[in-house]
Formats: sequence, C-alpha cells, structure tokens
Amino acid sequence: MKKRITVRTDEQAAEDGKPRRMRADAQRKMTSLLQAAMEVFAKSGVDAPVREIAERAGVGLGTVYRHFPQRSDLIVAVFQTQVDACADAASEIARKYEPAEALARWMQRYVDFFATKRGLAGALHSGDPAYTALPAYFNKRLQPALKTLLDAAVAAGIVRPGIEAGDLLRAVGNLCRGVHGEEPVYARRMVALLVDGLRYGASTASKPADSIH
Amino acid sequence: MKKRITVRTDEQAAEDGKPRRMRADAQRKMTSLLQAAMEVFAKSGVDAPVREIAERAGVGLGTVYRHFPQRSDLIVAVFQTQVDACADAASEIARKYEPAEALARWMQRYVDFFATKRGLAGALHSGDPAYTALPAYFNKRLQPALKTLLDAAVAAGIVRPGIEAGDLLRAVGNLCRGVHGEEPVYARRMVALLVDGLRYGASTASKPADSIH
DNA sequence: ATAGTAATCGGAACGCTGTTCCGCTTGCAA
DNA sequence: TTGCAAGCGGAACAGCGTTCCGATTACTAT
Repeated sequence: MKKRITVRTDEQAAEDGKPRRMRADAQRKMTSLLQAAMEVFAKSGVDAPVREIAERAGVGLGTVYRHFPQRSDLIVAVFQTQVDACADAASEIARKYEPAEALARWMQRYVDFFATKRGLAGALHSGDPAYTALPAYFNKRLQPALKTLLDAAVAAGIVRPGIEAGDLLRAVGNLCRGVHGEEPVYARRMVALLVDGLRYGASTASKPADSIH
Repeated sequence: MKKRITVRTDEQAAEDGKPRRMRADAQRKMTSLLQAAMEVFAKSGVDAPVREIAERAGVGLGTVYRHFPQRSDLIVAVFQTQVDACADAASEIARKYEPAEALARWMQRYVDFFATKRGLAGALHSGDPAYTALPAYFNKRLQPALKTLLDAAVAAGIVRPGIEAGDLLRAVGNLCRGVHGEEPVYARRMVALLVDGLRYGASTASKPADSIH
C-alpha cells in the first residue's frame, strides 16, 4: 500500500499569500459568474435574486456561495471590478486622445458606470457593514485616475487649476442620482457655518450638556 | 322577512372624504400597532419583521395588513406621526423658553428624532416609489416649524439673518448620518456647534459665494 | 495512461421573510 | 336581542438568502 496519501502539494502554497492555485473550472465559473452578475445588476438592480444570476451564468447555487459566501460579497466584487475597469480606462484614454478630449471622454465613461448602479445607493445607506468599505475603495481608485487627466488638462492650459478630483467625482455622482442641483453651494455654506461655530465667543459647543436638561 | 338588507349607513359617508367611521376596536388596534411599530423600529431599525411588530402590539398578522396593506405603509405612517410630533413640539418649546434656548432645544429634539431612524436612509435611497413622497412631507412640516423659531431668534437679535430653515434641517440630517442610537452624544455636540455658528459675530456664512472662486 | 484524491459542483432543503386568504368573532344599528 | 358587515387571527403561500451533502471532475503522482 503506497502510503504517501495526498502529499499536500503545497510547494507554491506557502510562498505567496494565496494558499493554492485555483482549479481551472473554478476560475472559469467564477468569471462567468461575475459577468452574469454584472448584467443582471444592470438590468434589475442590485436587489435581483441570486438564483437569477446563477441561472444566467449556467451555474448552481452552491457554486455561487462557494465563491461568494454572502450575497453582498458578489455585489462588492462586481462593484470593485467595474471601478477598476473605469479607473484603468483613464490611462488608455489619456494615451489615445488630447487632454481636453480625454477628460470629456472619461467623464462620459464614468457616467456610464454610474448608470448601471441602480439600487446600490440604497445598499450603501442601509448601514450594512458589508458595504462600509466601498466608498473608500471608490475614491482610492477613481480619484487618482481623474486627477491625472485633470492635471494634464490644467498643464495644457485648457482647464483652470484648483479643481479637486474628489469634488468632481461627487458632483457627477450627485448629478446622476437626482435633481439636487444646488448641492455644492449648500454644502459650502453649511460647512462655513460649522467653522464659525468654532470661533471665540460661543460657549454652547464646548459644554453641550449645559443647554440640555 | 325584513328586506332592507344593510341599508348602507352612508348618511355621514358621502359628506366628507372618509367613507365611514372606524369601528372602536379597529381604532384601538390601529393606535397600538403604530405605537408598537415605533418602538420596534427604534430598537431594531425599519427592517424589523412585521411579525415582531404584530406580536408586540398583541395583534394578528391579518390585522396589520388590514390597516397597512404594505409593509412600507406602516413605515410611512410611523414616520409621519413622528414628524408631526416633532413639528408640533416647536410651538410648545417656543412658549416655554426664550428664543435662543428654544432654538437650541428644538434642534436637540430634532436630533433625537433622527436617532430613532436607523435604516430609513437606506429605504429612502432604495428607489422604492412608496417612499418618494416622504422627504416632501418632511420639509413641509418641519421647515415652517423651524422657521418660526429661527425668525424669533433673529428678531431677538441673537441669531444672524439670512439662514434658510431648509438648509439647517438638511445640515443636521447630514451631521447625524451614521450616528444612530448608540452614541447620540456626538450628534448633539456637533449640532450644538452648528447652532452656535448661527450667532452674530461671524460673517463667512452669510456671504459664502465670496469665499468660493 | 491511469487511478486516487481533494477541490468543486449542483440543487434539494431549511429558515425567515412579506403577503394573501378565509373561517371565526364582534361591535353596532335596528 | 338580533343580524350582519367590519374586523380579526393565524395558517398557508411564494420567494428570498443561505446551508448542506452526495455526485462530479480537474489535477497529480505513479
């Protein structure tokens, strides 16, 4: 009886972080799952049933939950994939077009990305801790991408300086969400108010308990 | 056989909008339902199961759905009830305290109202048409209430003029975001800061456009 | 090539939702 | 007191996310 039983092929396992290479079919199912989820989310929103995604991907339910233990993990994965794609598109667009055109095109690309996010806003505001890290990732990837385009446009003398990439991203996001057009003015005014509250002469803030009870 | 069969006691029916007076027990169950829902929502958020509310109210599931055909109807009813209570509190507070103190106290009252709204933000951003009318009602009731307090404080020479009640409400809402329930102290402190910012002596807020661009 | 093994798969099954349905109960007007 | 429609309760239904486990399959050592 050959007794080496499963010699634990961990040769390349302990090297990097990944415990072991993924089986070929698993890899295939995973990508087709992500693709299907992307399409379904775009069509029916992020509240679409997991079964619908599994069926579209030609995959069993168990497979879905093997790769994405929670429904939210699938949503997060799709979101990150699309954010990455959008961020990566910036450098390619910058290579193909002049600064002004590149900026305009990427913004269009960004809007398209937002257009497929039906229902995600609700999930983000739901308080579910599974999504709390998403906005940070969002900024981390998209802000530098836009900043390079913006800097190039400024350097070319086409766009005025002093525009923050993050502000621009938020502005576009708000424009895509609803009709709250006066958003930036409102925010600036209220923050100015808050800063005024820090000035000398006000006492309530430092001892809030005094004005209550 | 007396054949008047249900003479349709609609005497007082066609007069007003209501088709007929509600039966006494129905009225009782309805209010106890609203009360229970308020408590459960405050404790577990608006995603709490309907069964839990029914049980707490000592009522069957059928009764819940008789009064509130959809789960969202119950949420909306509770929300409106609390908004009404908060708005009505303004006049009472204004009667008891001087303008500055009244303004501060009502703002804290408003913060407390917000603190029991765990999960509502998610529902509002979910895109569900059942909630689209809520923000409008929100402003319709709260804005005038705050405006009277604000006007009184301005008339008393304590608060600078030019502050919009709607802006303040939104600002406080944003300050309270994510602070639900466990630590309202932070929210109270920040709102106290904001209220201090309303006082005379600072100029940034009144002409925000100058400090931009 | 082949066989053995572990990784992977598929989908039935479970528990928990919102909502519907219907036989029973009850307030109220006659 | 009586008749009946308004009201009630909770079993039942449909659909969801998630778990579980026997069957399948890609890899590896021989």
